[in-house]
Amino acid sequence: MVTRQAESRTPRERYRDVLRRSILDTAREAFVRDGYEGVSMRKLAEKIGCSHANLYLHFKDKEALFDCLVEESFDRFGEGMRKLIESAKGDDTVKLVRKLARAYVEFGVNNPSVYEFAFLLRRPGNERADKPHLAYERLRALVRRCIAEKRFRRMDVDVASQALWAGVHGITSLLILRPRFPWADRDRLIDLVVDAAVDGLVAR
Amino acid sequence: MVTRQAESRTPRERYRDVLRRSILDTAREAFVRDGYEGVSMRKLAEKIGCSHANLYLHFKDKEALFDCLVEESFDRFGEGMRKLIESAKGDDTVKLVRKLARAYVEFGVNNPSVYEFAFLLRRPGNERADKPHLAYERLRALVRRCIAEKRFRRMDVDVASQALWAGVHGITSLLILRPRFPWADRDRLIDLVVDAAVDGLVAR
Amino acid sequence: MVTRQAESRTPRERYRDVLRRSILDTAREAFVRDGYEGVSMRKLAEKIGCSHANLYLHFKDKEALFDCLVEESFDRFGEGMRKLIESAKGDDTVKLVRKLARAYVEFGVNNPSVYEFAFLLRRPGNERADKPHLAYERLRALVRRCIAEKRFRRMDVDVASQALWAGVHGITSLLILRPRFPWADRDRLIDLVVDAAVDGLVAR
Amino acid sequence: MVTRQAESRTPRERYRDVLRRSILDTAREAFVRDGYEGVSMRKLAEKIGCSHANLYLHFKDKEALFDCLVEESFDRFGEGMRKLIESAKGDDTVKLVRKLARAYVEFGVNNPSVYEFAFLLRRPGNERADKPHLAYERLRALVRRCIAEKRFRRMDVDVASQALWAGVHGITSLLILRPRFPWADRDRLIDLVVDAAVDGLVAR
DNA sequence: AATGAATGAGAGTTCATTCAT
DNA sequence: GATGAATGAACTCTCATTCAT
Repeated sequence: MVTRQAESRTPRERYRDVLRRSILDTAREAFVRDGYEGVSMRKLAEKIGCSHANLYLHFKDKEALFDCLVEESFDRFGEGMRKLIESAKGDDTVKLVRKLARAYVEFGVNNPSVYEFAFLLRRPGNERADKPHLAYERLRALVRRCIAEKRFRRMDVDVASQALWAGVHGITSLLILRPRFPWADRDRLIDLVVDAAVDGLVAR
Repeated sequence: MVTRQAESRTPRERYRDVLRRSILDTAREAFVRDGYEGVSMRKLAEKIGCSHANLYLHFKDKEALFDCLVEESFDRFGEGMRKLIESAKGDDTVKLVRKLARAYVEFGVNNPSVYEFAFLLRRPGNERADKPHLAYERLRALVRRCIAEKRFRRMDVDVASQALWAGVHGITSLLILRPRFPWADRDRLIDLVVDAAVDGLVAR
Repeated sequence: MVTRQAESRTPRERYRDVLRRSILDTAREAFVRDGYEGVSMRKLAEKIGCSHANLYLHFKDKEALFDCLVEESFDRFGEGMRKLIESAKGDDTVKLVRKLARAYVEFGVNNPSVYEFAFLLRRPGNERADKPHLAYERLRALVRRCIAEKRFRRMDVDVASQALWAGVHGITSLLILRPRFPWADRDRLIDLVVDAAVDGLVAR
Repeated sequence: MVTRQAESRTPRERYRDVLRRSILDTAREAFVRDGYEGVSMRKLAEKIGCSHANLYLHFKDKEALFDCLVEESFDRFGEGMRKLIESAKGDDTVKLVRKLARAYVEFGVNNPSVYEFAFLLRRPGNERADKPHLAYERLRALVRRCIAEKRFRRMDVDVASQALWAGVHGITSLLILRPRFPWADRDRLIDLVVDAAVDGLVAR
């Protein structure tokens, strides 16, 4: 149906979408590189190849453009993780958690701009929306199951889930924010972090 | 002796130091709240209660002011951790690591602005100095000892140290950056994260 | 055709040109009166009757505005002299030189701001382009011919041309820069200077 | 007596004079290099090695400092020329004029900063004092004599003197202001200009 | 006599945004 | 629907100058 809808659009509407997409993509890169204040609507429009006033036909203002990217990033992050763990359907629950955790890090590292918008970038005047996000909720659901199945120790499900999140967020954000730190072998590092975080929860 | 020196200063010099301190403190708070670009020298001066031109008598420019806070924060961070682990002198090595890790998180959480400047805030045009910092070096030295003493599994010392850092950084940065997230009990959370990160390294 | 082009322009374009012209004219007068640093973009805009930001839509920055006036002045100077000596086509060579020299002074005196920008005003950070200019080249070509035709003494063509230039520049710049000096009759003065400078070169 | 006075000064007074001299010398160089607005009292004081506030103990303000240098330059210029033509006492009048003219150019070229302050530099807001200066008066007196002695043609003494001044000013200012122009041999150039300017006046 | 502290004014420049076309 | 024109507000920073010490 999405397809049908798209096809039913007039060329003008389709062009509108293309431009909107172009704005978002260019803005994403620019914000990550230069920060919120480092991006000016004029320069952005120049890079895109349209007039600056045009931007305001798609987004109310600069903040709206930024916030749109944040939202989109959360969506992509959730979607990306969903795909990455789809193959793990049959695995036992702990293994699933492990895969989910690894998927989190890998998706973040492979899509740094998404992770930046979702968890790292801030824009002045906007206190972060601090409600639990989809990825966290998924993690939490799995952790709850592990505890119920006694694969994890009996413990507060929030404490456990948040500890797990802290572990994966720690390595993901460091790898993204400090690309020039003399990191050891990344794969082994990620594995170690993930394993430690998960093993810290399993019943012994 | 520091005291004697301070007392030997002329009133003028002492006042100068007070003002400088006031600038730094106010700027620290402002930068953490509004980000580098969100802080203007004029508004800053207003908060402090002096003319904006006055700021330039103490710091060459905005960047120098910011960088001074970064440096100061690294110093404070290192010093804070040093004090926190001093009592643990007699402990065995693994316990020492655990205490160091916990001290890291605790100092960060209790001095969020210090941690922000040291590890989270960015200013445009300044690629983060990505060399290992003092806290990391201390961690690494201890990890090396643990491995040598076979208390930790035989593994690459960098991988191990970085995994540990990732763990403590993850929880610290999350607690600081998302103060309104519905965190579970913080102490238990920190304990869990630290224990998991350390236990992930110990020989079994 | 130029006219046709101009007419084919949209009103918007035409207005744009008018404003640009207005900026240039006002700036020319201001720079001549107050010097490069004595002119501020803000005050300039006020005189013109537009916002200061508007100026930047026509010229990249203050330097570009100034340099544009310099270039324009060289053009006008060359063009002005060309017209003034056009009538002298049939004259003999020495007479031509005399007319060229007189034209130089007269154009300078009658268009003082042009002469200022071309030869007198300086802006900090811009070492004067010290290559020979069009007017000098024309003078030099004529002098060469006079020497070849043995109407001027045999001498270095550069020495001769530069001496001539020095003569006309001397009286032009003095009349422009010191308008309140108690000058004698200007026409006789100019004649005398020009004649002396030219006669100093003729074969006797 | 001047000497006696100087010797009778207290060391403090003598130091004051030294400092004043140092200010003037440094300022002279700075103004010539960077123009009036390009010189800041702070940087000036730094170069001199005293506090900026100190400058105001010697000169009321920046303008007064500049104007002092102008006055001093006129004095030096007059004095310099006086010395240069002293040896020519016995010469005949026309030769004297020639020597005076040559002295003018030579002193200017050899003391460019003096000539700049006397005749070229402008400061915003200060219309040039446009009364005849000493050097011009001397020239004029000689020209009058030449006319009286019928060595120069019968003509208006001001026209003749001003024509002469224009000649020497032209070559002097060009040589100073455009040091990188591909000048021909300077000595021959100066000679030619001076000779032409003087010969243009002599009775034939 | 000499200076460090302090500041108001003002510089050039860029910005996000609006609006008539 | 799209754009160039336009602007007021804001920015960082430097300046000449004054004043208490």
